[in-house]
Amino acid sequence: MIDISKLKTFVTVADLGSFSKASEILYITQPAVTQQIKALEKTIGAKLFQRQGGKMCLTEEGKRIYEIAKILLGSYEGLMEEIAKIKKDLKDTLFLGVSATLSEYIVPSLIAEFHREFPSATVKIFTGNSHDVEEGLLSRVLNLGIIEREPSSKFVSVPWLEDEIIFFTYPDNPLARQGEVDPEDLYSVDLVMREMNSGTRKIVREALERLGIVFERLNIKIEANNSRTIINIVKSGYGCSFLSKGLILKEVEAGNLVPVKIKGFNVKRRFNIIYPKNTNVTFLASNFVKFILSKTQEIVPERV
Amino acid sequence: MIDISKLKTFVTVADLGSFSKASEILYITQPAVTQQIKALEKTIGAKLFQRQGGKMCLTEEGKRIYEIAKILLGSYEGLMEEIAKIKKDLKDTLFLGVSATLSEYIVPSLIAEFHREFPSATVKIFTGNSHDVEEGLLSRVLNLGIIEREPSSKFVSVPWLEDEIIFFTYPDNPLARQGEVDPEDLYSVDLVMREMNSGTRKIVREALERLGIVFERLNIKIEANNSRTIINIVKSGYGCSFLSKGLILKEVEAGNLVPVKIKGFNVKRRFNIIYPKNTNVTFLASNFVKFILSKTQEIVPERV
DNA sequence: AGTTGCAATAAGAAATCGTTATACTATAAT
DNA sequence: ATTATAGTATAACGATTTCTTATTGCAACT
Repeated sequence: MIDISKLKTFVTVADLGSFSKASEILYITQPAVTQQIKALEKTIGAKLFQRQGGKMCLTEEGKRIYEIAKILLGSYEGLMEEIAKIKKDLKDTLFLGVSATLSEYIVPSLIAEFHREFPSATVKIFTGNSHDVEEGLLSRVLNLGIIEREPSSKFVSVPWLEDEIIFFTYPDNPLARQGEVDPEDLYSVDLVMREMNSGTRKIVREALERLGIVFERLNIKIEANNSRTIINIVKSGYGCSFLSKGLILKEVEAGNLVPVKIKGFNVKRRFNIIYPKNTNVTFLASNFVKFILSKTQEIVPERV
Repeated sequence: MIDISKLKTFVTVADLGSFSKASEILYITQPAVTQQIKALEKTIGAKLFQRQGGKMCLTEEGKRIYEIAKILLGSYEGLMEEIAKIKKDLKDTLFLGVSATLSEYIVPSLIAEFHREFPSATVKIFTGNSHDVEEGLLSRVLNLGIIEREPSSKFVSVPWLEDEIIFFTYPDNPLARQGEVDPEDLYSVDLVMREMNSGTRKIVREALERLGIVFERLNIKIEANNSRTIINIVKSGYGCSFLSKGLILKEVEAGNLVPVKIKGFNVKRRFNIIYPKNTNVTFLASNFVKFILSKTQEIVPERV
């Protein structure tokens, strides 16, 4: 097989007119050069060099090969440069995996701000459930993940924000004025919920069942897989829903939504920043962690 | 090390969207494909493929590598084509090594005629002494040789023309009219001779010394390493010389030179067509041998 | 849920390649 | 001419690489 390194050797010998000088430049021994040239000559079927007054000169056939070999080595150089560029790009890119809930608040603004402090850096966000994020980290597609639960034992976990899921409705809803309701009151309201496989829906269901609610008896009129869709529905004056406190914070402050306390309903979970054990976290990733830990002290209040 | 075969595998996988299909085309097993791609990904530092609905698709980085890899493989294709051309050229080329004497008569016209019968063939003549020719044959630089003596045991030898070295002078020289001279008469004539290392000179000297002549006492006035030069000198009316019968044949017929018999002087040698043992003589070479054996029956008379 | 197709992994065998040691060959120098 | 010297070729061994076979793992489709 004709090898790039053999061609490199060949061109070097041709340029220097000497096997031994070429061996020095290529950091191999002289017999290795001889072998490589011999291998080339065998596959080509012609002598490539001939002695000419102490120098090794190209034969007629050697000259023909030389021209093309140089072109090929040029392409090879280009390839190596491109690889170097890719490595540099990847070094400056943070591949961040986050759960659906997070990708819609806090994180986008944090990334925008982070990018202002590290202009050369690029952050790519991949949204998926906790399992997807863990897979991405293990296969090295992702550098850093933020998930809604404790990760498996393969990961290092840094606790981040505490998230609370709260019940809310639109301001004109009668419930909004009550301020606090009994769990049983839920049977008589129209609900908008996250879709079946959602982590948020799962945790809400478990919490309600602990309070004696039969989930199937609730009036779930609308399902959506997008938090923003749910917010817009309720905002426009329809039903009630459960979502992360953070997701509706702005709307509550603007007076578009009203949180309603359900007696005994208390669902908190903590987001965890994770990365694989036994792996050096990249420079950029560690900076990102430091950055968001410092920033979220201020912008995320501990209570609504 | 990035290998051409790895790049070929990479491009094939990218084109087919499948590791196993690529393995079939490349005549390797599927795990080998996996390993090669993995090796590439390791040196590049990025994943090159990602699953996408059953197909293996290029990642962003994979696409960047793909473009350059195709260029490089293009150069490689060009290289292989050039090699194929070289092989074809060499197949159609007869590298013929001949001794100096032969390169000046018979052989040139034979080659011209041979070329008329085999138009696609090229004959390259290398002139040198018998030893050079043997070296060239052993190092595979030459396909066929014609030398003035029996070759070493490493060669197969086909007897060809019988060559006779004769003494001659210009028509107006007194010797020319005598027709036959005694060896001792040579002491009193001006001689033009081939140079010191010449095989012709060596054989002439040996023959004369067998006849009792002291070579150093001869009046060698002019030396030349070229037979044509010697012929021209004598033709122009100066001295006498020794050369192959064939070399002066035309001049004798034209009346420009006259052979002179020296009593007891009889130097004959046979040219031998040789090629290395244990080697298949090329198709072209065997044709050339057949050709010249058939032709030289006619054009070379057995006597002057 | 079971089947099927494809990729990943593991381990052993074969081939490749580079090294050391040594022999050979030309050119240069005495 | 003979010897030195520089440079290339050859041989054998060891290390690495790169296949292959056998098997597992995963995901899509019925």
